[in-house]
Amino acid sequence: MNQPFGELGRFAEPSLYILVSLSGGPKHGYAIMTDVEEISGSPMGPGTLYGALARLERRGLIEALEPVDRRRPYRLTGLGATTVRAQLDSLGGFVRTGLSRLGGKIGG
Amino acid sequence: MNQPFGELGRFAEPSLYILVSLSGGPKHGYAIMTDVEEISGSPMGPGTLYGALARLERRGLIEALEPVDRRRPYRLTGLGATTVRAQLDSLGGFVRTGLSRLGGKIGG
DNA sequence: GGTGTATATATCGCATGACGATATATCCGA
DNA sequence: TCGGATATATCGTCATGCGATATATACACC
Repeated sequence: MNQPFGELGRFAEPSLYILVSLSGGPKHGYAIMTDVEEISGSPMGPGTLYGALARLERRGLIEALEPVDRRRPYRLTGLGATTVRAQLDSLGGFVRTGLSRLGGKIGG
Repeated sequence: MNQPFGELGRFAEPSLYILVSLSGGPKHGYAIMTDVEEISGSPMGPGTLYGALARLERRGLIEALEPVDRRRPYRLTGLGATTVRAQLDSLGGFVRTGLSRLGGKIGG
């Protein structure tokens, strides 16, 4: 198992949310915000979003597309897709490990 | 789905690693360090470990046990066990969502 | 026409946490 | 006794999360 978040920077929860959000296809910022809130349950404000978006783009994991109207869509790069898949696979293994360690102890 | 990391503080990767490590039974700091490196693939230094440990204890998710020799073991509290299970379940759902969005695109 | 809300992007600033570096001490094998 | 593994603790830096805030357009409702 290799580092679940390692390639995404120091803290990577918002980054991974964004990457997963873009895994369904290109989206612009505001759409990512609402989508992430849906899939993660926690709202992501513009401060978090645009900061993470800039970092992700700088690192080549996502790329900006031609603006349409006021919308500035982003899409995963090949590297981004590879990365999110690896992260998710690794994270899945981690989750299984954790759950199996918790074992039969139902109800904590 | 509720917030995967929300209850663990702002950034929660090290915290979740520690919680999962302790899910297998009580461990002292150094053992957690080596265990986390094994299950996550990324080494966790003492700076990260003891800071997170202190926060986790302050928040009642883990508790210190009687020191044995030089070792200061910690164990999950009931709240900690409930929390890690919830986090893991939520994270598992998130991983499935992400993987399904990535869809058939095998090889990224 | 005016008011309010949703859509949409951008930036600032603070608090906090991640993490490497560093210090200290014990134990054990060569 | 030298070095490495075990074990804990603390400091300082700095990236990041995230709320607050600003700005602008579009649209519905009265």
